[in-house]
Amino acid sequence: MIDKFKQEKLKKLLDLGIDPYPYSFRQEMHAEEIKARFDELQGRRSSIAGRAVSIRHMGQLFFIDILDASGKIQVLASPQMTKKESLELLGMVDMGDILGIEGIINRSKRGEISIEGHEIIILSKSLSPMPEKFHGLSDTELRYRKRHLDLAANPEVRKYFITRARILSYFRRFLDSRGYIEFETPILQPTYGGANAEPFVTRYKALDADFYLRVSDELYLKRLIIGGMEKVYEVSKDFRNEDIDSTHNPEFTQVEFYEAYKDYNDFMTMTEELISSLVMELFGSYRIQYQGKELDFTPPFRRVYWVEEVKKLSGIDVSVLTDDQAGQVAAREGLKTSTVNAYHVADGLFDKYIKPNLHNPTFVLDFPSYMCPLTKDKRGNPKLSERFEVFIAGREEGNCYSELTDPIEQRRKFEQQELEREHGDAEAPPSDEGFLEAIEFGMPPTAGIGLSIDRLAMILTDNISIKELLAFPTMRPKK
RNA sequence: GGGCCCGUAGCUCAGUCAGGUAGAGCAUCUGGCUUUUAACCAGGUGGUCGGGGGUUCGAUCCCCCCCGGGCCCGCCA
Repeated sequence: MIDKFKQEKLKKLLDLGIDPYPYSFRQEMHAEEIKARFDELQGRRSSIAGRAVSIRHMGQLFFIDILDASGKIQVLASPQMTKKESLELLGMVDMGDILGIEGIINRSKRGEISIEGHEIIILSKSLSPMPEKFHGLSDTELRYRKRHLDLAANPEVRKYFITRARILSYFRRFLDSRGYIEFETPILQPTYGGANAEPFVTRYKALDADFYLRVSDELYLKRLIIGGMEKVYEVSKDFRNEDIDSTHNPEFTQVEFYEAYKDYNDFMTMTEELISSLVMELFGSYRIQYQGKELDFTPPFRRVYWVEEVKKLSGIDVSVLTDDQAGQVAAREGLKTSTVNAYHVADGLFDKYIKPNLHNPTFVLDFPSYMCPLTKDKRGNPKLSERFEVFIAGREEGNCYSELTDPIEQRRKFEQQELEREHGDAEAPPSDEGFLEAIEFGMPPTAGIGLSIDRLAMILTDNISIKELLAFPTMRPKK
């Protein structure tokens, strides 16, 4: 929305031959740097740039708060300290304009660290109004749809994204330092798999074929392992055609990593190390507050055995649950599931009996085999699979397998999933012949895991909505 | 997909219970002010009360439908 008074000031600037949208500015320092190093910088000349977020003036004396990437600093302007042209310019400056300031670092009479503005130039004339300066922007819909306003009006929101970036960068450093190679595998896939989820479908005209936005990058990373890369990872945007809620967005970010010659026990140790050292790096402690409760990341994390735990609490042995019994169990336990089969009912029992008791980081291990189409059977118990999920604050953060490497068994499991698809389970992925061919070539023993960056960022910024950690969360288009 | 709640000025919010032509603060405009910092003082501008329909002499308010958002439930990471 263009404000007519701001537009008039823009015209006035142009009439005076002042470029309201110049090309660059020498931004020597940032607000927080000046504040942190004030004792050595006082009296020095420097330059800053940023958005004017508050302008107070008393006659010919101006106080302008400039917000840059680091924070805010006050700029002073008056006929005594400021060039004539710059003072005249201030008559055409509004809150929201982006300014460049050169001047002397000093304190105001009231003691606030400030820049005595000598030369002030406009770097961008803003034409639309700033949100409220005291309450900020609080309408969640506006905050998510117009994140630029949110970031400008609510600078504390920036910390969430900075923490998110630090998490990702820590993951990369952790994996890189262990010899992992980062890959980028296809987002547009001719078939999809690696997770139980409905995909987004799109049409590729040039190839006259339907493509799918990946629900997972698992099967591609495994092909790299088969090719001999040994340690691979990807920061993967995945897409699932499902509902949006406070912990789900249709596009989300996982870091998946795979390492040859390891099993899920090795990865439990490594995951524990990765997450706990990340928390230590960010907070200087293993213990943090989340929603008013302490979360303790001190390793080792608690271990809970999936099937034993459900049996203990419900009396049901899910490892031998069949699709035929599923309906009966669902009815008795009051479970509503999208599809009534062993997979979904077992999942329902998990959510009912185990999930509520998971606050501190916990590994839940050894899932029923029929829930794990890409996983090796548990050594000594073929009803179970060597799979764990890691939970933090009751939310699933990651999912790890001793990867299935037997091509015959993999084909059998894919065929089983095809049957489930035919029986109406929309989330069961199709068989992937290309992957089967790859695994027939011989895949080394491998462990792999996917960890959710969005959710980890949520927990480590003490948020309860995933949208706060997505710069541009998926919103319904405005009509 | 189901339930509950919300949508009033650019922003933050009152008003709706009990129907009678809309208010505040900030922003903005005009004037004043040389140490303010939610600056202050004085005076202005600004609204199809989310959209459509209904009831009524009269609807921001009551009813219905639609749009958008939030929370909870179901499903999924």
